[in-house]
Amino acid sequence: MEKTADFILEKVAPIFNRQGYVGTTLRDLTEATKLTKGAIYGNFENKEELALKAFLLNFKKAFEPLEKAIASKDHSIAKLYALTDYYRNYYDYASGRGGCPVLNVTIDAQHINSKLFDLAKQKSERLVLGIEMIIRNGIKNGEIKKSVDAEVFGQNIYSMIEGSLFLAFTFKRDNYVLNILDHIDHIIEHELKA
Amino acid sequence: MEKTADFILEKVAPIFNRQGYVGTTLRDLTEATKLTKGAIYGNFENKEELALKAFLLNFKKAFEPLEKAIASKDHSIAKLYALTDYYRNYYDYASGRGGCPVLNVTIDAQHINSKLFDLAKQKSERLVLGIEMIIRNGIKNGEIKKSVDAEVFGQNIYSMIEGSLFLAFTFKRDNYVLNILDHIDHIIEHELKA
DNA sequence: TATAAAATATACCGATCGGTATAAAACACA
DNA sequence: TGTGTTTTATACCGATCGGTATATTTTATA
Repeated sequence: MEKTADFILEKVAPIFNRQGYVGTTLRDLTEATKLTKGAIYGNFENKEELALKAFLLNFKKAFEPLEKAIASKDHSIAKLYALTDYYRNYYDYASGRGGCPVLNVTIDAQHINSKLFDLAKQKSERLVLGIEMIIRNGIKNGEIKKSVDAEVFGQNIYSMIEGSLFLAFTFKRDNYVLNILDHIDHIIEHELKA
Repeated sequence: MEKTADFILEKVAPIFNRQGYVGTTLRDLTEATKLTKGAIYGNFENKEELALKAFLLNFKKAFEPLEKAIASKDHSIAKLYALTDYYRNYYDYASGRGGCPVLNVTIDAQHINSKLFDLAKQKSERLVLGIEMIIRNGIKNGEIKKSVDAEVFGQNIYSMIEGSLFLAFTFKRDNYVLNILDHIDHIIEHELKA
């Protein structure tokens, strides 16, 4: 049943996010779902498929609202502020689900499971390119200075956010993220804005 | 023998760094050292002790040169530039040993092994406080603007570096780090310097 | 070179791993 | 309600996990 597959993923996704691929056992999954291996293997081929789909769910839940918030704005500068505003609440959301899935899976799976790593890497690329594209469009329509290197700023902004999230999850405080976001807002205002 | 314990750690440290705590098996360790379990358990109490000491070795190798480079400078601004200069070569060094140990162990061990996580967390704290202290001293001796918030800048700089390393290791290119370091140099020059 | 001590190798332990074959239960539909 | 189908539970598989007891080898000392 489609329904129970979703139910399983829902229960299992935070566990994979927290404990990583090898750190998550079938036992963890049966306990969390209160189902048996029979039910789980009736809905998923193996642990890997489960981990891949769990990551996709974690990513979707975390970043679909961001992409919608950005899409809802018309202007480039407004899109960038929608980005920083979104991340101001991101720590509280993500900490309840075991941290940032992109950060976690990239580092967890890098030398352990290439399919999982490639998927996470692909999502990082999408996020970076998303920011780049906003900046590029901003330059095109005159909202952002022509002298700005969209690639560099896109990468830098994403680095800052992901790095501050790393610290926030390490020390269980969101001030690291908030301070970086203030800095990014400062960059938007004083280095990007035309 | 002290000698073989060091030998084992030397061989084993990059493996723990790459594969994580649960992802590293005793079999990996015996294969890498070409020793048997008997030799390993004669020198270390268990896998956990091995992982803890492996992390400490990884950290020491990676960050002792940084702390020496900073200590070798007299002035605060010079210390900060020593920091960014050091990280310009860090990716090449660390990628050969499986990435940044602080980043890897923090995320890998967070929900898996609390001793290991606490150790990594403690090292992050030390690095952040180190940067903060440089800035604080710079303010005291007039090299850095009195208006600067040392805590915020210290945290932000570390976030930026760790975040750019995350991207660098993800895409196996050091440009993410180099660009962030240029940005940090820009901050030093235009926001910190008195 | 003989011998005690230290270090390493071998062989084995119970537990748990991911995964599967099969039995039981739940469901759909006539 | 009977029956065929789908889904879930049970019982089990070989492999490997971390760890240990013991045998063997190496080393130091006399």
